[in-house]
Amino acid sequence: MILLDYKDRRPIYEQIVDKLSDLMVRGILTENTPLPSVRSLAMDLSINPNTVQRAYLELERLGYIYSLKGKGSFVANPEQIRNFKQQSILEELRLLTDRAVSAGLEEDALCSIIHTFYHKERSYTIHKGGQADD
Amino acid sequence: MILLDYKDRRPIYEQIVDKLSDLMVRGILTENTPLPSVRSLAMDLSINPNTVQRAYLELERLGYIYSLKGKGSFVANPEQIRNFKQQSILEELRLLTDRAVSAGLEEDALCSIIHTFYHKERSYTIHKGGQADD
Amino acid sequence: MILLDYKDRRPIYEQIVDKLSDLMVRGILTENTPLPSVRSLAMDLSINPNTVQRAYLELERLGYIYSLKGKGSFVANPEQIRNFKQQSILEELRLLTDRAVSAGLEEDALCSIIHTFYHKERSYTIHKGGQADD
Amino acid sequence: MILLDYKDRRPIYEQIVDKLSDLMVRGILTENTPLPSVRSLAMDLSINPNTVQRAYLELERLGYIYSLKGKGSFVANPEQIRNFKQQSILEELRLLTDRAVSAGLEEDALCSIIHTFYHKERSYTIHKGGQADD
DNA sequence: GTGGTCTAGACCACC
DNA sequence: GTGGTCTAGACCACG
Repeated sequence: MILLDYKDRRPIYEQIVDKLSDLMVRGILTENTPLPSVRSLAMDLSINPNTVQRAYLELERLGYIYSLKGKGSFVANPEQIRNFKQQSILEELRLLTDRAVSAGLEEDALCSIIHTFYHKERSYTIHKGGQADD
Repeated sequence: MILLDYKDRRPIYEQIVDKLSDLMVRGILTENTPLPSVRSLAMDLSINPNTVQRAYLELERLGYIYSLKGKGSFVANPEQIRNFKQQSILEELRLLTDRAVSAGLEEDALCSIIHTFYHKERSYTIHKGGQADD
Repeated sequence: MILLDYKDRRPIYEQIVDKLSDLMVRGILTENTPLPSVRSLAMDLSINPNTVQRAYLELERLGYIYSLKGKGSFVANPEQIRNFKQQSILEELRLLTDRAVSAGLEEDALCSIIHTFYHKERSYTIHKGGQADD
Repeated sequence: MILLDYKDRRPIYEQIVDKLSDLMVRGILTENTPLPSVRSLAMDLSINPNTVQRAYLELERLGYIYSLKGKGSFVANPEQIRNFKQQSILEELRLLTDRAVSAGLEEDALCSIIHTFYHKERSYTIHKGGQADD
């Protein structure tokens, strides 16, 4: 379900946050779906439960999940998550474009990369049918 | 020449690397130009010489400068630097576009951001001869 | 009779305590009224009997109900309950006012909030005879 | 500087957050004042550095402080902190008033408590002269 | 020295 | 069983 990259400079808990929120945005984890328990995910990933706990804490802080003592952690409203993620991606794009301008890149170079990407990926984005079965 | 932002979360040495490589790419620091000595730059910025040293090491590792013992550090080939920077920016754009696709963003949303940015910024990029005040 | 909010961060048993003591203070549950049995309330709310048991224990500890072995649990003196609740609310208000002073809030700001609240709510507090639907 | 209450049900890190943010709002800790280091505060309070770390993390998340690797943690803009705190206090007052109405308390009872409090405390609130010496 | 991350293992509250 | 908090101690990056 999740693959950690130990060569990645980002902390593990952050990778977990990204991976899980990605699954929510992609529609693989739907509203109110229970997440794996802190302990079981820690076992699966061979990491310390505290690290998973921290990732879940962050996800809850972001409003992506909600946790109930003694019950477990569950996916919150994916709609909000998507909106939030889109905004932050657009913000990152602004920063990146700024650097691109400084580096002397042309507008076309950037857009053409985006264009090819969208045409390469569109085949995958069809999977919009749906399971919600828990 | 360089203004540090102490509230920036990135380490100081990284800010120096970015600022200096930016000056090279913009053509303000040209090939074989001597960089300020580690000590003098540290004095200028009121920071620890170790920090400047680390920035220079990083710049050398990236191939942006070359150091001659007892002589100092000098700007390497700006052409290469520009290419290198452009490639890494394009690579980042690919990763970002991937995430944008996942988040359900449309191609137009991305390109329009880039478009507005280029039209907002172009006025600045013309006077490529000038100032060095950062 | 009681609606649980599973997204509420407070534990279930505490919600039950609050809801039930509220009904007593409002005069809907009068002195010596028998409460539903632990089992039946647990069934009604689709929760674990342990949780209901804990709520009843808490209510007894507070002196809001009294339990007779083999007979069930009954509402204690609502007058006392009301007094108790009022005192604890006033105590909380003192603590809150203390913090308000520290935060530089003016007396008027606080009182005006209370004022609007009372004028917004008074319409509801009149029909003190009625419904039991919570 | 800070006294922990181990009988308090709230976690220690939360008490630290409250105590420190209080000192900021009261004007005792002014903008850019360095906070005690994670380790030293942990020593002072005889608690684990991780617990202090968590409190600082929370304070940073709230925008009350900013932390610099290798430098320390510093007080952010107290103005913002005050506004934020005031809003949350007013929100708590709304919730409390709601409960007061349910418990049959009169508007006057609440306001008179606030009134006495403000007249008891006003003698203290004069200390607005102010050192900024670090 | 500083803050940030992680592990290992414990205890609590809740269900 | 679950999540939440805390401790003890380690390592890293940064200045």
